[in-house]
Amino acid sequence: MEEKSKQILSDNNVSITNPRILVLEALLEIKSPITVDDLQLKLQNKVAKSTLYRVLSDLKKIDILNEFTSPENTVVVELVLEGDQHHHHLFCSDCGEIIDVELSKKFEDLLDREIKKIEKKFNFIIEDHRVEMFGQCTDQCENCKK
Amino acid sequence: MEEKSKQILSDNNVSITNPRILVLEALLEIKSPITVDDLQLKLQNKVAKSTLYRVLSDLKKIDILNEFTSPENTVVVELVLEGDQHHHHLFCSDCGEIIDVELSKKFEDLLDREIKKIEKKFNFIIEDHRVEMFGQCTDQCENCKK
DNA sequence: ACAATAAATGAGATTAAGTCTCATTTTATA
DNA sequence: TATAAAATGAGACTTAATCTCATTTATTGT
Repeated sequence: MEEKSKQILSDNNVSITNPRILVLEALLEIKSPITVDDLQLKLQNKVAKSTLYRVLSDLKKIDILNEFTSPENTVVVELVLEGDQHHHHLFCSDCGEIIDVELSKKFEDLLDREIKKIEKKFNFIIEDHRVEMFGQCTDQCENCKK
Repeated sequence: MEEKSKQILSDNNVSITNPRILVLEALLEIKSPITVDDLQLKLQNKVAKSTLYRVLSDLKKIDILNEFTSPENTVVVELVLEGDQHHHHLFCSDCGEIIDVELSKKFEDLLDREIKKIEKKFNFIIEDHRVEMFGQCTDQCENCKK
């Protein structure tokens, strides 16, 4: 995990520092979306708050961090490495869980075609898209004790 | 516009007050997504900041306000009235413009089917979804002077 | 391997979005 | 129109995120 973190940093010409390794290790270990708050908790003050935000911004700059917000508008981050499967998110309003979901190729293809239409219609260059789904888990999940 | 605002409030059993009318008038006039900051500017201190946030929360409660965030994580609101067409959003990273876009029935139908699959797979009840597209406008638009 | 230079960090000050409090005003009702 | 209930305004407060700057750490060229 530490090795992988170092590799990621050197691959991206970012200097290898302890805070960066710690943040990457945490994100690699989680391997799913996490709020900045929870990430801070997980890091147990081993990284200063200002540094954490700086490191996150570094990771965004080298394009391996996806950042978005939960339905309650809290910021959520997620490591996205080369080769990771394109996916979307499902949010549970009961327990706050955020689940990665992959949609079918058929759907993504149709979405791409829709996007091309929108680009023409609005004279836009569209670089990215997101599909977000909101609801409630009906099962026991890791987060909630329902 | 003032009449329509009053009508909306009484239809929803919300007492008719000046700040609520002013906020609704502003949102009706804009008729497209706006950041809370810009809304505050538009209202020119005619409504106190605390009141503005309370009114927005009232409108959310009666389910006629859609709230989401821009790619820079600033909160954006938009009035959604009964009968308004279901739509999604297109964000320009150059000028900040947010455009309402309607996608084809074919696409929405396929998305609904995907959602049913996801509900089964994750034991979820999915109530809502969003499709967001990010890019740059290549044309002169209202916001930017490119 | 080491000195010099540049970059990154930690701690805490600062900013700004959003919430809360409470005295006053406005609205609904009977 | 009087009364009770609800909403408002002003500003204090909270909290996420940014900024500052002295110190520490990493990189580089020899």
